[in-house]
Amino acid sequence: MEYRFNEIEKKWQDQWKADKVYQVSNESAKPKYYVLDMFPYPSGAGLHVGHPLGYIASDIYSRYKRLKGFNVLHPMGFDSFGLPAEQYALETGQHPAETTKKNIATFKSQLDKIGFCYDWEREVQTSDPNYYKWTQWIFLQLFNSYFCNTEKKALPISQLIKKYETKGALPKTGEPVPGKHFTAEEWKGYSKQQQEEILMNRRLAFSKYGEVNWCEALGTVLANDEVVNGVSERGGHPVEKKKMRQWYLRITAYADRLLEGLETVEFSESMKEMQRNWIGKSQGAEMDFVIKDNDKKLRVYTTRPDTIFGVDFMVVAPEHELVAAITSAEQKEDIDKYLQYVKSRSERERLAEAKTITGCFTGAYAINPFDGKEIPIWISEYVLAGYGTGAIMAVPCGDQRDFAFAKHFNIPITNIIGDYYTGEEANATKEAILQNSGFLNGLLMKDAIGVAVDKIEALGIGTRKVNYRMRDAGFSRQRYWGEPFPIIWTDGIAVPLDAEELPLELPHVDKYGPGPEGEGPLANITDWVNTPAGRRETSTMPGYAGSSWYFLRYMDPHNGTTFCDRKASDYWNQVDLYIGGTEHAVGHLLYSRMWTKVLFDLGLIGFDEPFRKLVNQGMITGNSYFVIGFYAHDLEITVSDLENTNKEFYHFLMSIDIFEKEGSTIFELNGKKYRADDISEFQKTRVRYAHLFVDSKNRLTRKGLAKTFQLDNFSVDEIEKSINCIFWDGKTEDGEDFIQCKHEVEKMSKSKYNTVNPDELCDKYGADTFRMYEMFLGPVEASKPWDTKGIEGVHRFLRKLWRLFNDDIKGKVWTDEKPTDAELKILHRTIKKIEEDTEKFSFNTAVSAFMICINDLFDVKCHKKEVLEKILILMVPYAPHIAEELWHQLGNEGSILDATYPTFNPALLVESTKEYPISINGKVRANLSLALDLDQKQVEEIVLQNDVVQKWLEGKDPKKIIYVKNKMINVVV
RNA sequence: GCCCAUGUGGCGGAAUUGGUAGACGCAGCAGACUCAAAAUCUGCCAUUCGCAAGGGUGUGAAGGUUCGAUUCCUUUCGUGGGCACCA
Repeated sequence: MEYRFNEIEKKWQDQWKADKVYQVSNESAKPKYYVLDMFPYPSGAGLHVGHPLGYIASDIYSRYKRLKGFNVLHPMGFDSFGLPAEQYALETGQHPAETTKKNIATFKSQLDKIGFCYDWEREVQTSDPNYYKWTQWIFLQLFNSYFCNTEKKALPISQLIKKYETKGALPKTGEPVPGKHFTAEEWKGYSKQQQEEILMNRRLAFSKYGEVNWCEALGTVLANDEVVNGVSERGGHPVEKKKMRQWYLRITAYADRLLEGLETVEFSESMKEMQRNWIGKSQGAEMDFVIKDNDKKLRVYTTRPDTIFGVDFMVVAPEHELVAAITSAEQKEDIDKYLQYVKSRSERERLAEAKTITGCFTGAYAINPFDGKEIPIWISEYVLAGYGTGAIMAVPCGDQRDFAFAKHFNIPITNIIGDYYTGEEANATKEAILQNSGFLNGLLMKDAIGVAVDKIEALGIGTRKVNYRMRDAGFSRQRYWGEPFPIIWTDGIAVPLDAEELPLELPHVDKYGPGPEGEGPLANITDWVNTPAGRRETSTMPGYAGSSWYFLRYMDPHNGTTFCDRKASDYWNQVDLYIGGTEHAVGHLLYSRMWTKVLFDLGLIGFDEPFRKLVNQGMITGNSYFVIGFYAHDLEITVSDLENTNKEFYHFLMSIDIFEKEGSTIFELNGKKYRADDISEFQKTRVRYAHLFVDSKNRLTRKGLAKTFQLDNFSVDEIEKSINCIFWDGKTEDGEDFIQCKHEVEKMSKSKYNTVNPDELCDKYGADTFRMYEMFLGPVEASKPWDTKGIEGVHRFLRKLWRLFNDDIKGKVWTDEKPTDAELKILHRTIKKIEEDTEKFSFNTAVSAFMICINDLFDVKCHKKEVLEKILILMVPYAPHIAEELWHQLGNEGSILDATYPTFNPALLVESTKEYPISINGKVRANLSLALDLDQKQVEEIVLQNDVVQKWLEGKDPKKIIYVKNKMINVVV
């Protein structure tokens, strides 16, 4: 009987489905374990081999934990709101719900083929009204909460209102609105609108005016991704900043707790570092500078108050409110010109061109409070209005940007750090002893920071201040395919819907184009927008809304009365293992951490970090093969159908080498001569699906070319005859023409023609082979290139395993004989290794341990059930189908998925002797088998008698003999 | 520029707390079986000198610590990722 993986896998997948073996209960005597994958966006392209890497890893771990006696939750769902479906709808008119449904069906069938142990009854889809009802509900919780600065947690906004009514918001109550103080009486005197405006400043989900990328020509708001070099990606139209009312999440309120929480979770150090950088906490001081001949003061933020005596100039953001007030009459013209220039520059440009130094002197001077020095005040685009106070004190000897600015505008530089400053570049050291620094002279800079701030505070000219780089998270999108906001605007007040009115379902639209004035498509549906109570919010929530809490919904997916029953979330608690890519390092992971903290603060769940352990899977890269192909613009392609079958047909096709050699010289085509310079559109082009058709020497042959361009109806000869454009590099050993391709390793993506479809591999080799091969490629965390060829090796291994049970001719070969010690040793060595490797997610070495085990069993011709069935259990997480099949062939009843994990018996691995490497001066020269219970002296005697050792000693006495028990022996001469 | 990874045969990758570098697999070569092919099996497979026995070199590079370094330290180069006029 041979290994018919297709039949076997189909059989067991059907059986498992019928028996609902993956159904998970919220009630169990077993300890719980929650394994989560980052759920996919169901794109139209389907899965490629890069996707399942993390899914296989989590599946292995889930199955392992189940065998180890845990009640394992391992769900899967779809992040099904998003821009691509909407764009597709815009192009084809198909409703996003329809395409999404279709895509999800494809994804599910692909996933099922690989044999994952998902409990599909717990599936969630973020675009399902039964799901987004609760996304909207949680939004309302955010809207109706504020961050209490004394308790450092979210509280219901009603409590804040009560405080304002009884105590007002005076500086000492601890709950002021930024820059606003009022008494209880004043509060009561405010209009409803005024009160709501104040409350909006404290809500965790709030609305304010913010800037969006507005493209006049397209009449729509664009995402940052859709703007390239200041113009729209599609069409290349100009994009400008436009102020619009936007929703935000006050994630900045949680900055400190998000930082602290990192200490309690197992994320990789680099992941934590990325989040820390994003939050960007910096400690410093804000201080006020008196401006000469002006009653205004200039407030700056600095992290280095110790350098106060090195301040040679001030730089203020061009948008700073003081600019107009301090500019002198003489400088006014220049400043206006500069402001005009800055206005013309998008933020993107300002950020992109860091090298060019621009700026303008205002004519005003600030006074250094410590030495009375007059400091010129400049404006420059390198200082951003949005960070700190929008003004800095420039210390050119200590900051490279300040240094470059000073050099460019010939501003004299004060050196306060002695030899640390070379005059060639700034030095941001904190180790220097301060000079030219008044009361700070002689202090180490590190120590001077505190001294300086103390003095600044004592003089009442400034305070300690913590700043964050992180901004509040923009939460509106001017799009259709997202959760509608449960908000109605009434007389300028945002009024939330009642919970009973949820879900607020997405209305049907006929057109997916933008609404007027930059609003989203929903603004076009006047019936829906205008309600008796007021006008509905027309923007929708961003993609990360639904994904910020989906891990909770899996715990209680069908609950119609709450987002997740407290009993369920108390039982499953944190996600024990979360597997996904690094691309979500700062987006999704920070948002879901924040939502979890809010829900925790409000008493809705019992934990405030969602993910206990995070494993980042690496990227699987693909090989993209390149040739040069280009059009000659005045030529028609003579085989008209070619245009229809393939838009990427070229008049000239050649290897990159030939193109580079020929350069701009002349190409002849149909008797007409072309120079490369004349050719309108030429590009290095990827060869389609070339990883399938390029030979082992990266050559694209005539046959491969035909397949590559999928020209079923046209032979390459025909194309060549009609357009005469292929520059062959030579002939293969078989006499076939070929073009030599160059290749690059790139991220797998459909647009790069370098994807490999898991379905095809599952059909050809089986899911078990595919699963094990993906793991065998290398460590899960590492990114690695895909190479389909290697899969044969894993497939051979599984066939070999099969042949331990079944012979192709003889049939059943397994026996009930008692295993020998040697055979038990192989088994227990494997148990130990597989368990250790699985625990530490070292799946690649686990697969190789299986191979070694099977090779060893073959060598000793072990076909004994007692050994084999234990190995099958070990293999369940990795290759569940073949394990189940062989388990039943051995005569076992019931599913192997519920078997008990074998226990490792150390006694079987105890050795009495060890093959020691003997090295002379650190180089291994011989091997010697010695009993383990020998002492140093006995070992020395035996070693010195050894012929090889004698030879290397050359009659001399050894200086020292190092004997490390169970490791090695080293003779030092 | 800063931060974090990472660098080992033709390729993917192994290698406990410093203890026989290259496990396992791919590709390649040679052979067995076969009419043939597939499948399977056996052997070789870092590099260099040598018929061989055996020796030299070798984990990006250069130093260091050590009886002993892929592993620890210093310097340096390359690659990948993240952040960035953030004061």
